[in-house]
Amino acid sequence: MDDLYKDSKLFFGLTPDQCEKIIDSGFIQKFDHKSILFHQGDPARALYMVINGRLKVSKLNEEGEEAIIHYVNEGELAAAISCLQGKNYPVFAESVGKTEIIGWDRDTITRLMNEHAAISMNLLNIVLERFGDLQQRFLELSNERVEQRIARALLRLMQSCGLKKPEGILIDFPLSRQDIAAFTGTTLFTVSRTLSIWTKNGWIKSGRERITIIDPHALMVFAENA
Amino acid sequence: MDDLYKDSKLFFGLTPDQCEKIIDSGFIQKFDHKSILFHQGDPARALYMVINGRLKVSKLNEEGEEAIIHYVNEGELAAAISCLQGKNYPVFAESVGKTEIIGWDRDTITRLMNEHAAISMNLLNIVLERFGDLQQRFLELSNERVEQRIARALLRLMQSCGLKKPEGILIDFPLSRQDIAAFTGTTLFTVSRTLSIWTKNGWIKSGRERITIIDPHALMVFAENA
DNA sequence: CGCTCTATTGATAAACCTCAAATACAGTGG
DNA sequence: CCACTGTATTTGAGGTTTATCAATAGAGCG
Repeated sequence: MDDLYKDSKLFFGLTPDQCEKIIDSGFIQKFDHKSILFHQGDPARALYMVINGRLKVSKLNEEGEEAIIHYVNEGELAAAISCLQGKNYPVFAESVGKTEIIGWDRDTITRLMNEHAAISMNLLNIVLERFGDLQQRFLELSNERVEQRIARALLRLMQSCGLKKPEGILIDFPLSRQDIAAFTGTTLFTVSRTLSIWTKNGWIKSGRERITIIDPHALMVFAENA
Repeated sequence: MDDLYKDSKLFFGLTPDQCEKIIDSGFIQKFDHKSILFHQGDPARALYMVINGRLKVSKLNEEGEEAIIHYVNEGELAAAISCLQGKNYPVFAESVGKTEIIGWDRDTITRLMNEHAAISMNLLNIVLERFGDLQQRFLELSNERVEQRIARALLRLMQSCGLKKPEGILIDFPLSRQDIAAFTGTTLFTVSRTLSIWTKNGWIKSGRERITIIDPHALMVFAENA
């Protein structure tokens, strides 16, 4: 049951045997909460896949302000782009909660791409999909109000990391107001205020770094019409 | 001298002969100002390269508000991603000024990728580079103020489309206040006000859909420190 | 229990948008 | 060449959204 990552899009079109071999050719790393996987500017050494847990990929400006580009879930990849390009990481990655990953260094991934055409294709598709996501988020950041963006963020995270609980759907990792702010391009104060209102509305429940969505439909309607 | 597009990154590692053949296998299209190349949601039929002129690639939301994702200059590609994915265009593309392009339909580009490994690699690199650009712009949109973003926009456009003139560097295509607004995530009014100030400062000169940058350095300093 | 980190809330200010009106500009056809 | 027309642009007033700052409360951990 902890082999969900073997269904990764990276392995489409490969036999279980091939997958095993590929997995064996990587190296495993384990992290606790908030361990830094690599810094922005480090030379790209490897490509990573999350086995369990989660990575936060963000970009920092000169003042150290953060914009979260992407949360990397089970079976998803981190650093694919810079690893393929062979440049420095343009982003920063850290674990969110206890996290286990496989890494393949550049030489290995290059070899694997040559041996398995499917790997190349899958990598390409994964990158292209991410590009589409980022474009969509760029549009939203450009044209929507803060509250609308926060609603969309919660719905996205619910979609990808939601855990059904009796009282609603829990976003199943430590997620602070500051994280949501960095994810939506606002401040933790505005996030806090907004979540307070939604809690009063009965749309969500929230604690310290924990958010449960009670009424996804209300959020959806809000995100579309607000 | 109108063969600048033959230096496109798409052709890296190919002989002039091979390039000729590839170019011959495409179809040429010519557009006037503001002709629509494809709509958001259309099925992706082809991949395009700009021969001369320019394309504006943007994304629209349900209300029809626009966010400009990218200006495509001579030798650069449009629709690469959706063409590779074989999905619908997630964006909208129109010509900016008189524009000439080459198109390769999906079958052709697939064949070319199989015949020339370099094409595949180049395409990948082009897409990856664009991804990096978008990430950077996402960060800026997320963490910077409007005026700072406008400054960066002018500098970027100057970089890629600047034409040296006695009085300064002209951004060499019809660029309205509304365009700059859609490029930076603000309104045409705010852009207009900002440009007015900068004109008084002597940093730029501007007319109807025309902007000349007099003092790039001042803008640069402003973009970094403001 | 005390410490540290996170979250809440209020007051205030700044940034930015919206709307309206006036003005400038480029192209068109007489 | 000029008036006309349709855009693009400017500018102001006023309001909304959102950030900033400060102070307090709460949660979790050793």
